[in-house]
Amino acid sequence: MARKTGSHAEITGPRIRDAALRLFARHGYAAVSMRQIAAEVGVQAGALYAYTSDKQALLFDLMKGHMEHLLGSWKEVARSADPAQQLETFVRFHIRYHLDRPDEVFISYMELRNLEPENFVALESLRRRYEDALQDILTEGCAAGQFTISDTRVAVMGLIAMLTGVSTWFRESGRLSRSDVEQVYWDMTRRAVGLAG
Amino acid sequence: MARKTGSHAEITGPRIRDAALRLFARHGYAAVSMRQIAAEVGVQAGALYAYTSDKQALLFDLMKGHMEHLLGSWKEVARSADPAQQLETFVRFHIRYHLDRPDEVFISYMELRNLEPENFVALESLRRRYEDALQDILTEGCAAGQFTISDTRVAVMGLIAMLTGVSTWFRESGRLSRSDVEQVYWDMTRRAVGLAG
DNA sequence: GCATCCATTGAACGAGCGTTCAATTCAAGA
DNA sequence: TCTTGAATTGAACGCTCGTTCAATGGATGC
Repeated sequence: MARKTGSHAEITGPRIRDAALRLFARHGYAAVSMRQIAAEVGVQAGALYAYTSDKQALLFDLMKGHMEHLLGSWKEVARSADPAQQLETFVRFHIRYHLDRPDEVFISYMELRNLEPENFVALESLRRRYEDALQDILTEGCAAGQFTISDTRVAVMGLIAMLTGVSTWFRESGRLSRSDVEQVYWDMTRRAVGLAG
Repeated sequence: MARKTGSHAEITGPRIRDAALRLFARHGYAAVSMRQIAAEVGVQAGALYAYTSDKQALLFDLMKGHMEHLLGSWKEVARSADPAQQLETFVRFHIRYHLDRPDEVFISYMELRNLEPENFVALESLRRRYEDALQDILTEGCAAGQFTISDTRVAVMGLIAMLTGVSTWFRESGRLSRSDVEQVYWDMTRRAVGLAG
């Protein structure tokens, strides 16, 4: 447990998580040692265990925190009744969110196999809830006759993969701005679901 | 170097590569030891060094071999002159190839960060050649007035991410057959590039 | 039957791993 | 000023890591 009284180390916990996030994203969970994380924070390795039970918990907390924050953020943004508008909101939200948090995104789909079985199950269930948010939009749009989709489940997987991929190539200094990128992906998405436009 | 004369171990080299491929795909490069690979083959760890210079070379050879085989296979298949037909061929080829070789595909985009810098550069250049094959099709289709694409480079990245994603969820025993999946992805692709159909 | 050869073994190397814990340190409360 | 208590250290634990190499052993060619 972390200390409860005020002190010079009040923010050590978050600093450990930040360092672990950055290092896991850069080198991979298995390739990063507790000593490297500690060095990044400026403490000895043993001190980490006052803030986390073990290395696995550090990874799981990061991934779980990311997915819960993603789901929470989406709930705050989703409000339109029109499926087409909902879909555009989803696409722009997803891209913005993923470009803002490249490290969290990266570890959350690269390090799934390093989760212990029960942690993996928990993470998959959170991911499934996010996929279902998109699936509901697509299903509703099809029912309203606005979308033409041969298989909504495959469309969900295809669209999420397409949109998530943006973080593998986008560079802030590149040819396109964030809003350019949002627009291009929205154009492709709109057409992929057969939305007239 | 491997032995040159005939012997009971003629096929040890390939067996090492197979074991390494399977283990790297399942647990990740950093999490797999040379001793585990050796055990899978049925030899001691030291014996591996008669067939590979070190662990890194084992990874790089697998990834390079995969990309070269992918490029070679595409060259064999690509022959149509019509951009729309070329695109359909590409989509179906990509999905089929990726479903046939899940392990190779998996390590080739999961283990990039575990490559030493010069190996990484070599791999990226092979990947770029594959992306360019698709980009040429899209550019040609736009020039011919068959496709409507606001940014072909983004379209390439988006489409490849979408198509590659199939290997993360497809199960042989699932609801859809391979050719069902090909068809659904081709439908989405066709519409995403604005191809009338 | 003997000499050759080379794939393979098995021990060893130094290093680093995750984790534990008694000892230390030092600010805060009395 | 002294006591308290928790944050942190630093050494130590038993292991596993990638890699090397002298010794081995079993088939091959003479």
